[in-house]
Amino acid sequence: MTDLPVIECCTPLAGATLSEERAVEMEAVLKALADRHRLRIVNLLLRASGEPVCVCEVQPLLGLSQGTVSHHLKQLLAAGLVARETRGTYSYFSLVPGALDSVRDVFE
Amino acid sequence: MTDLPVIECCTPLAGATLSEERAVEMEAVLKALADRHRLRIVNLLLRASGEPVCVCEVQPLLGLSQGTVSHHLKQLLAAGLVARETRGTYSYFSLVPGALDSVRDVFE
DNA sequence: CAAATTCATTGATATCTATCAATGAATGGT
DNA sequence: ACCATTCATTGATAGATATCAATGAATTTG
Repeated sequence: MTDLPVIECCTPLAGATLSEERAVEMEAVLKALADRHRLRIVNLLLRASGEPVCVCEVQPLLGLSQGTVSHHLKQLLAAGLVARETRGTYSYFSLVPGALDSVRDVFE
Repeated sequence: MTDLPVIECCTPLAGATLSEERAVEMEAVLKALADRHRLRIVNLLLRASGEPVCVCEVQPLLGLSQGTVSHHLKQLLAAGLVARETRGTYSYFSLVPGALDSVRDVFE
């Protein structure tokens, strides 16, 4: 799985004709967000105000197996929406600043 | 397939804990948007400034079979993002006013 | 060093999704 | 009345996705 770059600022969807490449980029980010569990992860990270959140805190929130939680985090990571940081045996995730803004701006 | 209501205004994702129901609602709308072809349809409708657009205009844009185009339009319809209107043998689609706004506001 | 903890990855499986070809329904034209 | 056009729906199929259990890798603790 290749990491996607954070979408550069910010051609609104209403502007000109949507290019194929841009459509594919947007599809990737929106697909990462279009899942109830990943939305709850993003919500948790937003509520943490940018502070890294431990995976061990994510798992009880979702009530899924550990492997599945890891899978969802990987999706968000690959979409460039979150960042991972390791501290000892623990992993911490945080929102990539501006990543959600670029999603929002698309719908201006 | 049951039509979803347009999302009522507009609890931002950053506010409180995301409820299960709200997560499911957002998932449905985002899944409808998380497709390159449907994004291009939405882009076309946005560029039409709310005016209804004929299906016969959508199909050459996407370069997919007629049945597949109909399938994608049905997804957007079910998500409450677009409206359908029939004129003779032609069908016209338009954006539901405010539907995209509610998506955008979620990421404030 | 051994055991326990945390998390990622792999393998397997079930479900969902996109796609096309074919068919059906409704309308307009001749 | 018949044919052509437009679009929706159905059926079939290939590909993607979510999920869990099991395994593996890295780290901390005893």
